Amino acid sequence: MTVRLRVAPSPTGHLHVGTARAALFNWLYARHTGGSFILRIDDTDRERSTVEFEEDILDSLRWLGLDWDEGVGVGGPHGDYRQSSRYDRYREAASSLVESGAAYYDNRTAEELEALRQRAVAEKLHPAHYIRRPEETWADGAIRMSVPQEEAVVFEDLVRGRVSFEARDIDDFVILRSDGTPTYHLASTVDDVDYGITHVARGEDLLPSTPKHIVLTRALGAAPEPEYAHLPLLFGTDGKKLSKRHGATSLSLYRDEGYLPDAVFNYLSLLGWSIDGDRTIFSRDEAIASFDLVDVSRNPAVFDPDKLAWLNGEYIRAMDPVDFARSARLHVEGAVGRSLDEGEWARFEAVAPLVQERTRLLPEAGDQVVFLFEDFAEYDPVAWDKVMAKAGVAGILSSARDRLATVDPWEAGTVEATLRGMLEEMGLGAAKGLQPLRVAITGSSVSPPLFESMSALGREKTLQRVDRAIGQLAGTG
RNA sequence: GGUCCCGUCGUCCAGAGGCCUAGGACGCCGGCCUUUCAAGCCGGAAACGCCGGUUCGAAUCCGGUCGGGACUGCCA
Repeated sequence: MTVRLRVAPSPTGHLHVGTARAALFNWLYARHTGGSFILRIDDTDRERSTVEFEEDILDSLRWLGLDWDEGVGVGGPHGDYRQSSRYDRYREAASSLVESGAAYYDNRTAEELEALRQRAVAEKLHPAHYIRRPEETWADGAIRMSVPQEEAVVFEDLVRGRVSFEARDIDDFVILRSDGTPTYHLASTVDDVDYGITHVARGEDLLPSTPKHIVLTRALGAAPEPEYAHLPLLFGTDGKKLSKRHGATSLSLYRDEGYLPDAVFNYLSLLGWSIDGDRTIFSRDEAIASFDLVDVSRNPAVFDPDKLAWLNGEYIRAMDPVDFARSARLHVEGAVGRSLDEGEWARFEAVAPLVQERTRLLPEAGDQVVFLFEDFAEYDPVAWDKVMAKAGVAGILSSARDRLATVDPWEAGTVEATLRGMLEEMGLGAAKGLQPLRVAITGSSVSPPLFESMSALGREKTLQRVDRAIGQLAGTG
């Protein structure tokens, strides 16, 4: 039997990193086993579902590199893979369950039901305890499953092992609302059955729903039942379920902030799984080769932005320099505030490899090189105090200015030779003699290597900025 | 309150009775390198929640306890 897995996001928001991680594990297992990965859209919440969010989800999944074999956008033998297209099927399933006696119409009010729950709680029972088929019967209203009370629901979870729920703790849950729309439990289970899903790997928050889905699956007459794998939840750094409070939780945000899909893929795969005891960085193919749902960890994982950033830096440094320059261009132009012409682009390309080594997130690349294209408004005050407001600096700057004026040709190598000659003659250490120039050129005490920066800046601009610093020094006395 | 899940360095993982004086990674601290910052290299601090039991031997098995989490809707 060939393995079939699915991911079923609701288009009520951007693709959440938790959903992305679940999708990733499903995808890895499908690829590992040679099975199929299916994308279904659970859009039964018509109020909150939008086509924009659906597109964002598809885009994010593609960006992450998770391709699907069937589903929304690519088709397959089961229609368009949107739950909103299958209401007739869900209604039909619900009525046939009523006919078989597995489910019943329920017209009790919310107040009546709430009273039953409170009574159970008062008696220290599970709140579901008294939500059962009442004496009175109806021929319309909401439809509830009648959960068989004879035996416990027991299943072997691929990551958690044997899990069991007493039947008395499972309430007779609603499968079809009184307005004729299906609940999540019905729609999801019917789809899993109809689409021949063999493995349901999803977040642990759905573990308490699983016995309901098993009851439903059995009542639907489906065999074999799918295998379940409940993945550990993702937490924020405060140990609570990852949510918007924790900052960036949507995948598209990471894409927009200049993270690399391979790095995000690699990082996400590390949350609740590991390829072995000592490898942290590995390729998709390596992950596919080793991945198995039974190896997934049982405990929740804290999403650590620092480690993601570090990993992203590793991937950036491993990039082909040409690719890096191309990927960074957008961010450089963003930082400069306009697009670069051909000559400017060439200047960036000249220093790009040096910038690449110093970049963890693509936008940082832009910040490092704006000085090449725009005159900075003011010197960084801390840098100025620490480097420029010192005796002898004016002398260093004017001496450097004179020598730089005659450098020929204007290249990093010749600039370096000239400046090093100056340091030697003046008896200056490199740090002491060069930092003032760095601040003069870039406005900051932190920048890409100085000689290459000057070379890329050009002689004219370089001299101009040294003059500006000399002037500023004279002005402040 | 109830049901279920979970419990190894601050964090993510390795560890499936002796290979553990518990390993790797991020982060942190110190050093080297060095024109700044990174990167790189070297070194360091840092954990089996607790109590019992099984066993010649337990991070690994069992029980209890404590702690954390999820769920508890005609949301998904």
